[in-house]
Amino acid sequence: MTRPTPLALKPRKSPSQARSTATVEAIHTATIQLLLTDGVARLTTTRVAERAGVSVGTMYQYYPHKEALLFALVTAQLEAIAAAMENAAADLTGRSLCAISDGIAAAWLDAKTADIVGSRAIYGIAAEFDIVEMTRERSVQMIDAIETLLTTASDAVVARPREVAFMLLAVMGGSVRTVLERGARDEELEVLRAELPLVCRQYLAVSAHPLAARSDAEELTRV
Amino acid sequence: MTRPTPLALKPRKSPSQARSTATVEAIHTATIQLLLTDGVARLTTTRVAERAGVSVGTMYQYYPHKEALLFALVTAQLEAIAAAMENAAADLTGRSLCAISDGIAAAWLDAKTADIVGSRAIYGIAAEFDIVEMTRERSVQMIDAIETLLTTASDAVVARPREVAFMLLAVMGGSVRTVLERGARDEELEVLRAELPLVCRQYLAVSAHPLAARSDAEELTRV
DNA sequence: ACCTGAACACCGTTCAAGT
DNA sequence: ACCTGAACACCGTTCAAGT
Repeated sequence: MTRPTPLALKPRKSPSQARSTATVEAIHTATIQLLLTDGVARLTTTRVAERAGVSVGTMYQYYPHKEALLFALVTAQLEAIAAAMENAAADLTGRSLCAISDGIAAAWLDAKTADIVGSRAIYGIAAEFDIVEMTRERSVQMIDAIETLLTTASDAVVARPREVAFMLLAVMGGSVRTVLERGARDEELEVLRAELPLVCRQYLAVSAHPLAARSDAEELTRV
Repeated sequence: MTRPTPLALKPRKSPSQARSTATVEAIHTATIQLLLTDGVARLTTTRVAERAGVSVGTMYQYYPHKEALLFALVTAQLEAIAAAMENAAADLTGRSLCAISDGIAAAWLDAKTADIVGSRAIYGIAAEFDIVEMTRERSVQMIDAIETLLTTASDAVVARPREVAFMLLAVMGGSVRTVLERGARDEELEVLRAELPLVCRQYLAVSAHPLAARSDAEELTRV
């Protein structure tokens, strides 16, 4: 419970800040744990405080209300994922359409899967409040990134890249969510990991015109 | 508010049963309305009862607890969708892979979209309790139906039909959910309606071997 | 600067009493 | 057979008091 105070060297405010940082972290951790074991419905401010080893009043010093606490969790998770996707987009710029597709799918799967525990906890609260609103903002940002990325493909030009980026995100996000919400069973995760890249690649292929004219160009458009 | 009592001709118990039916329906409606305007978080047994024009006690005569009320809503909605999908499957048996794919996607979109209001209300509670469990059962049923359907395709044989059916459902379910949860905006629904069938068709094509050997068989497998 | 916990309004659920 | 609503335990949130 007592932890070293890593910020202790800093001036005046430091010791107290280190304590409060620990407090916030404890609250964060306690919330995730309770969310996983008991679900949103049974998540109680009293219980969070108890588990975190602080009093309710303390919790309300950092979060104006329970929603804010949940909101903070979702934000942290979404930010991590958005960052991962933007990194992936940077790495994939100018590659072939297949490479881009596989790269995006892998990055998404990795990001969501890296913190299955957190992801699952968060799906339970994602439908609440203004959280939907915030989710929208973040995802617009990701759509932008993917749209831009698509236009850089070296071997094809994607028609209506914005719609395609939107659809890609909906398909990836939705299918992963479905599997994680069902309990993230290994067998189902395996299927997802094997099939999702295929889904993306095929969809991208049909949405693009190859750059070099080829006699079998049809192959890349509709079946 | 007063409604004709359609079962009034029936013997003894009828009038009272008609009354209770009306009560249950009023509660159901009130719940959906409140869910849509205020969200799950603000859904209160008191408020539901008030809106439905009955007392709290009455509500507890039909639903042992609040969860049960929500559970009933989800069940009704899921049952309607499962039925729609099974109908579609029956109609599509023995058709071409393309026809099957388009048919499934259309049926799914129609079923979810027919009751956008209900669908949205329900996403908000889908993560709760044993509801996840029930969802699983229903979806196994739908996976079965689609798997069977896939094996009847007239012009191709689908490899690993169960995995493909699972993935199809995850992709359709997830992407539609994403769009509805974001507020079911017309522009986004339009994109979904245009692109989802493509996603499905391409994925199915790559997962199947054509039945008649053709020189350009490659076209139907990986790009 | 940060923490505590009793106090208050409100919610889920029950049950004795009504028709 | 169905309905009512006061009553109880518990939750979210506040705030005066502590260190």
